[in-house]
Amino acid sequence: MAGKKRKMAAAAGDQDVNKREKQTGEEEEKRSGSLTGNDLQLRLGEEFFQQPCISLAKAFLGKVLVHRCADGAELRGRIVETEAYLGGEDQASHSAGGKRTKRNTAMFMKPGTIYVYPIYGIHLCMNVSSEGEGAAVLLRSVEPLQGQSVMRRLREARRKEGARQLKDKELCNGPSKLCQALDIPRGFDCRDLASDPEVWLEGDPNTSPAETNNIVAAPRVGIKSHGEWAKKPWRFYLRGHPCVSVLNKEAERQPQPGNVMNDLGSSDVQPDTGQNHVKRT
DNA sequence: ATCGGGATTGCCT
DNA sequence: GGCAATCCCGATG
Repeated sequence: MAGKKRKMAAAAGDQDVNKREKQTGEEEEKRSGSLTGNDLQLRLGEEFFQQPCISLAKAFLGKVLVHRCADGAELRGRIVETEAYLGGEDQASHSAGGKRTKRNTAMFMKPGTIYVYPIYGIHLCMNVSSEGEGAAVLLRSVEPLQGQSVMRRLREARRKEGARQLKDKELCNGPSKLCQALDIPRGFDCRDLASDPEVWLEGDPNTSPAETNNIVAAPRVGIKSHGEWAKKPWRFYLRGHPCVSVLNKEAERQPQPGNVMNDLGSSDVQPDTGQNHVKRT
């Protein structure tokens, strides 16, 4: 059964990711070239993005981000960690207080619009706008599914010569890392994830409700200067997944947030059973 | 025109 | 775990 298989895979830690690379390596030939009928079936349309920010942030978990590069190669990563940034009251959001600037224009565009912004002068972060004025979801980590060799080349290009090779699980485990690995450029800012020919989101037939219902909700990271708003548990990640960028042990002791409404028959898992005895390194 | 900070990462101790 | 890298963007004058 898919659910059980996936649970074991998550528990296997980094071997899980390596195993997936082999699987997807076989897939790679089939996938190359133009969009297949399968791609079109799996692609998520604009309706998917039409939900409130926190709901969308959770619904993204288990979905697959795809970038079809200029040479036709497709890079795929399964989303395992997100953060919700509401507009208005949320002081940690670029759109706090309804503030609109040239930079954050995409946050106010229709749900599904990509918001890419540069940070620390060196890096990029990718978000997707949701319902709600100025609200968007930050994509923090994805699990590499396809194109790992390209991802590794892109990631290691910026690293010191002679540095050790990155493990698969380190290719995309951070908001700027995933932009680098999937070759997401600033030019994707303001583009529509629901209709763009080069970048889109897919459902993953191998992701089970058992996995997407086992979500950890933790405070967002890197925003501690924003007081109360920094404490809101609006970072979401798949419990026990090896590609999550920062674990929060305290949050993992808390009961899970409610089930996500994006899967059919979503409640075949008991809440908070503490399963997935994952070994992390 | 200038200034200060930042939704991060990687290297070094 | 500390801290430098590196520069865009938004605010201010």
